[in-house]
Amino acid sequence: MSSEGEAVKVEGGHISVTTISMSGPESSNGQFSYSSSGVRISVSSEPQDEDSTDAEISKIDFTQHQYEVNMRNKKKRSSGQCDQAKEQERPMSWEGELSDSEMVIDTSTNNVDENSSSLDLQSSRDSIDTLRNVSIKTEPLKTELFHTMEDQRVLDLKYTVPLQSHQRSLSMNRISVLTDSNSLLARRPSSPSHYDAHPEVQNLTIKKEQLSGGYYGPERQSTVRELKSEPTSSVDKLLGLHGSPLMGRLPRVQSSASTDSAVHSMYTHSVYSSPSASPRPSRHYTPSLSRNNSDASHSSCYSYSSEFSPTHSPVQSRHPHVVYREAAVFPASPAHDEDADGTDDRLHHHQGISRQQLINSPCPICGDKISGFHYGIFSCESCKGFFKRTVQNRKNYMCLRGGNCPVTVATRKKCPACRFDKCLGCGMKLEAIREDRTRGGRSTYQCSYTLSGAASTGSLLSAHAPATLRHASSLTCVNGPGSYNRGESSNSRLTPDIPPLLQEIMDVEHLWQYNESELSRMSKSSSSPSANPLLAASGITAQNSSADFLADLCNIADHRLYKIVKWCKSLPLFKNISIDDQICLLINSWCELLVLSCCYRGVSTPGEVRVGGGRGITLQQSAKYGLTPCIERMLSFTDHLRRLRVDRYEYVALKFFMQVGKEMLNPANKSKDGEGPSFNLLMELLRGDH
DNA sequence: CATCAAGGCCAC
DNA sequence: GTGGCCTTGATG
Repeated sequence: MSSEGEAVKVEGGHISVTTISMSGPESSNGQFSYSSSGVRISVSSEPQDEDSTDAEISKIDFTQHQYEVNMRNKKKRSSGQCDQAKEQERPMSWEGELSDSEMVIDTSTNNVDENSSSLDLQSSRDSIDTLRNVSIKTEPLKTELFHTMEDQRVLDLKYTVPLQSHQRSLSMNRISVLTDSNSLLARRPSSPSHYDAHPEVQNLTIKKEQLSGGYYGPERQSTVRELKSEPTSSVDKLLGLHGSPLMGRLPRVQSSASTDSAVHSMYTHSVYSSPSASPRPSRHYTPSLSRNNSDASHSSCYSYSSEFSPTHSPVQSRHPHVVYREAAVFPASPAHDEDADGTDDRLHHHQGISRQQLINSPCPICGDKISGFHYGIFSCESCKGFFKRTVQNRKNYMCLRGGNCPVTVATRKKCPACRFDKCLGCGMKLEAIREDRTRGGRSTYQCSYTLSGAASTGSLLSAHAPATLRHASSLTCVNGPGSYNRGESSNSRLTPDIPPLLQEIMDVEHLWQYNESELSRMSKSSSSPSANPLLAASGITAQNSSADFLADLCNIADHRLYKIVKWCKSLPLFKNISIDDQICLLINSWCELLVLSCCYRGVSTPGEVRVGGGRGITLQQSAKYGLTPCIERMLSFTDHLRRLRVDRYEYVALKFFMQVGKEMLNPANKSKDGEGPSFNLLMELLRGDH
């Protein structure tokens, strides 16, 4: 049996792609299918608060940047700034907190889609309760339950235990992926709306098609909410799209001038290892800058391909032989596609910005005075130091305010999470941090003189530029210069399409499903014919609460785990990383599951611990509850992801894995260090013993 | 030798 | 933890 529905909605600046597939062998009585999946790709594109941008730009006195930079000059901080800082003081992020993107469960009570939220939590609890009380609550399948996190940075990956709808019992594998620019780009993104305007904006003549950029403004939340509460059915209805089970068969997302595409943009960075993105000789920006580009060759520094070797830490080795593709200021420029001299030319001809002018610009991160070229972008000394400390000390910051904190000279100390995000978003490169901490010399990572993301795209865009352009710009900037698929035309760039990686993920969707033989095997191994497969999906009431039932649950978990790992291993990127890294990722994700489970189980008390959208779990609290090892491993996991440069989709996959695993885990049988009954199986699977 | 982008130091 | 200043060392 297979029933599918899918929908693509393009409406006023956001794209919602929803795929619902329910497939799997039908039981003999035709009452259930075994799995279903929903995928929603929502891309929002909201205009920034244009007034503020204009205001910022208008405030800039361009003449004041004509002086020569003296890096040694001590900065004088006005008392006004301090006052401002005090006024804007906000809760400080705490080191060690999981970032929003690492936390999946949103317990925020103001979630628009409360039903959905409560259901997901409920289902989580239910799964645990099931294991405890040998009963599973059932909920009717509602497409509108696909929802997203209040915090758009979080890709919301949901899995619910088998649900029932009337006589149908659906094992719902739900992937709800909300992707606006932030959610897309876990650590990479920054909020362009916070980019300060730069004086260069006045010097630039920017063709619209060169820009693919955007801002996110206050409207974002509302739009996201709209998406969240938007029933899938309505999407279907609007588009009248039904019938294709997988994204792969989705009709091309309808193109709209206003939807350029976050969908597209968010994946183009993942494919610039494609022929169209073939490396080109690096060109010097200006003669005076030649040295810096001389060692900047080609290659992507942010690629999904095997180039991103898990064993090759982005942290720069002293003399890595890995070279990086030249960054481009306007990677989306069609005129630049075939122009090997594009970067230079653009800078000179389109912008006429010299290095000196760049240095005279405000730091794209905080707006302070640029002191030089640091870690891939022109930045101020403090942001340089901040980035260095953060990376070297492997800090993990979490924004307490949804990741949209302004980062200015006055506020940059307030939220290191957002500051770091902005550093990355503006193009600072992790690989520029030397692993061996040797001093001096030249760096060989991708190193080209470009405006940073903010300077080159976001703030250089006219505030009156179409929101779509500005929107795409943020994505471009987030991925760093040169992340666009240069082979594409401007038009194709504006055409939303299924992200290849997502496509690849969906291509292995079938791995979630059970075939007849598997079900048969499962049935044979279960304690009673009715208990399995999938606990007789139709009636998991399992009132015969017994050891057998628990054994069946474990059996299901193992089967599920088998599929999960198999699925993970089939993912385009996951399978390309080393076995050690796979293990590391999965093991650590396992720990996160445990922590989440502990939270659900009431280990933590309300107010002290809120998973996702809240304060998170402090280290002290984790110690209190004996969770420190888990927290540490989660942090390690996060760090690992960062070092691997695991991109959003990969992260999606892993989070999905985690969610699924969370649901199927039996917390009671898990030890607190994350190793439980299925752990060995996990290891075996990863090692290919199965 | 000049440059400059790394890391280090240390007062705050 | 921050950020200004210093040292280092590869490069041209």
